[in-house]
Amino acid sequence: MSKTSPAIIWFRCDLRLADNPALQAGVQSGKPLILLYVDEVNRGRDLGGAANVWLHHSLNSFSNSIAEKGGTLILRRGQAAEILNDILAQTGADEVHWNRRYEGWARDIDQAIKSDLKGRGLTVESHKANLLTEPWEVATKTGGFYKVFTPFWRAARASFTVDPALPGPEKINSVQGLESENISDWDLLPGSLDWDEKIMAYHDAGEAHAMQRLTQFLDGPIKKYDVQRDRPDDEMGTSKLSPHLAFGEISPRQIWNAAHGTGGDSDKFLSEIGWREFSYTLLFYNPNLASQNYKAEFDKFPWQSDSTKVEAWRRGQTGYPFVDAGMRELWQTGWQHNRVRMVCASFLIKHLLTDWRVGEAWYWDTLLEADPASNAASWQWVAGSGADASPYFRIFNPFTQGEKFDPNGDYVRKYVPELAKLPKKYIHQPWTAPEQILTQAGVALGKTYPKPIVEHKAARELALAGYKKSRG
DNA sequence: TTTTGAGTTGTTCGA
DNA sequence: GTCGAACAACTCAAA
Repeated sequence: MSKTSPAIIWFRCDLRLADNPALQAGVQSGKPLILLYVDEVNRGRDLGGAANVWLHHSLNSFSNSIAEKGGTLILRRGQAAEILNDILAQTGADEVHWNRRYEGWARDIDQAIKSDLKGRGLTVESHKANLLTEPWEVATKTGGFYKVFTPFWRAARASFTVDPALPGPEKINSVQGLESENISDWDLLPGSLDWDEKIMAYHDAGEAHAMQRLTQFLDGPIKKYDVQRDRPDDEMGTSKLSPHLAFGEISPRQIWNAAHGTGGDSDKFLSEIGWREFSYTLLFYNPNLASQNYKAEFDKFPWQSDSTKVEAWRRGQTGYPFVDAGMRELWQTGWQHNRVRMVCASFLIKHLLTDWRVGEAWYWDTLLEADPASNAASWQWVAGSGADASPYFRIFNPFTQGEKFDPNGDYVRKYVPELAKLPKKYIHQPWTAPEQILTQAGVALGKTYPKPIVEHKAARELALAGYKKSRG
């Protein structure tokens, strides 16, 4: 190994300088570095529209951060194996580092590249960076993976020691003169439409903003997290770190170290990190988690397909204000509150009897974070087809959930402005309001705001009967 | 091998 | 308004 042969750091879902083991290994090698991001054309699943927008901004931010340290981020589009070969031939690099990822298709690509390059005598190292525990590090006494969250998290917490997060490099010595593509040529933004600007008005991509958000959250909101995390009308109730985590602008280890032992509801908050870990374990051992029922008996479930109703759900026109507020929040901001995710998902699956994969695909396309593990595992959880899933008879009531968790209706008023003038007594059930109240509030049901597309009680009984039948 | 206790987030009904 | 029971068994994980 020559000191002058460069080392390649291949970035993927780890767009950060701090606590980045692959980058750290490269810097410590003392070699000139080639910092590479590949827009892979042979992904197993393309990123959704919203996620591409985040990626665009995140890469810009990351590129700037690298430049501030004296380095250069190289952008290339194509198959990673070909691009790596290209760069290896051009530069004589003899060392490659990356941080692990866990989708089946991605592991296939990474393993093939690793064995090819190792066979040619190169040093290739993959690093643990994006999870607290690798899926194979937490096993039951009989050697299997955990299928229930609570014992999984108990065992994980008992087994791991979380090392301090790595500081970012002081200075980066990049190989000069390498060809790089221009990110604007990748068309990650939606062209002539400007919905991306509207969405990004609510967010700031990038490592610095991720850390800022964590700091703000730990400064106050985490203390009341147990209760406030269920309140979509509280802007600051949750950390909103999910897109930052999905693109690796911040690591779970940084979050753990910053939050662990700080009292208040920090354990409750960290158990959400635990759910992310659990979901990745499920994905690792079930690569088709986003497309196949985890419980095979759901394959015979008689899903219905009413495209008009599904479209009403997507657009926030179901006639249930809490659901509609949620679906519009998702569309307008690229993010949706966790409590609302459950209610909206339950509505699609159990009130409209729609296959959970339809909802999973919509969230994949519209959520900035589009996490391959959490999205799939959570949809399966609501459907009842997943590991440690919600029981079939748990059907969220779309208006009592609103009355409970958005008691003044502020969340509804924000995203369903045509109902803004309704008194809180009726805001979650406008169809129960006297005609005079509706008129005063400027609401004409069926005209300015839809009547419920399904009747709750009947839909609930239908779902219960359907689930019961498919079980027998 | 068998047993035992436990399992994210809910709703409805009737007393 | 409030409280407990029913919803429904089943699977998981450890002893």
